[in-house]
Amino acid sequence: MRRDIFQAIADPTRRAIIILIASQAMTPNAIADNFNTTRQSVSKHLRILTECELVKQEQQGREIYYSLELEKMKEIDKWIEQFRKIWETRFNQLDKVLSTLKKQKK
Amino acid sequence: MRRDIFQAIADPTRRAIIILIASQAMTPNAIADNFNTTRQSVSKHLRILTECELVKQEQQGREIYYSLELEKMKEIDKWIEQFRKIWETRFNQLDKVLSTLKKQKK
DNA sequence: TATATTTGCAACCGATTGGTTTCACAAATA
DNA sequence: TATTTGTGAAACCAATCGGTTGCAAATATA
Repeated sequence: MRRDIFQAIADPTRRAIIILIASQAMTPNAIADNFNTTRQSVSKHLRILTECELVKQEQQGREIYYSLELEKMKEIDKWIEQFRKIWETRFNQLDKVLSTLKKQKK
Repeated sequence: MRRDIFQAIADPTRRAIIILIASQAMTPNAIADNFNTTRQSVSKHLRILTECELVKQEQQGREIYYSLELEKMKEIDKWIEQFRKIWETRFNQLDKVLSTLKKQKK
């Protein structure tokens, strides 16, 4: 049962849960109210998100508040960064071409 | 058969293929040489990547060169951006707290 | 022309997925 | 104390996944 963040964010419901709890901690019931599915299903998603440490829980009486582990999201950002570098390079190259054309016009 | 980029990058082999062809176009055979799997398996991954427009192909004789559709990668970056905003906000808040503490020291 | 190479596609397989139903337990409330 | 509420976990199910094998078609090469 190996969990990784990329597999975690592959599911649209889980992505919606992540956005939902990004700004404030919520209980499983409160989260489930926002979706067209059962509480148990949401609970399963929360388990997966917890397993890959994208989400942390805080018990409060019989209620459990789930919130986003923001730092973990940076791992996805880190992977994307290498492509961001490539498209910035290409943009610079385009920029160079454009300024060369401009000079030729003068 | 709904394909979306998040499901596409969920698989580690597909992520590796994406990185592999990011800098240069490659044939299925050449790609498969880099993995411990069959050419047909890579072909299937390429089909999935093509279906969600993350990859484009260019026929050259009997060879087909696959390359990354860099622009499409920005869709993931776009989704991550909302979290980047949050962690920048939190950083600014921390910055504010620190400067307040500094003023109090004076 | 005969043969080798490159490739996509279909059929099949075991494992995994996301969902439901059912149950058990702990905490709050009557 | 008896009941309601909030939750996790197990058992089950159809659908999908990633992989393999085998085949057909097109292009290159002898």
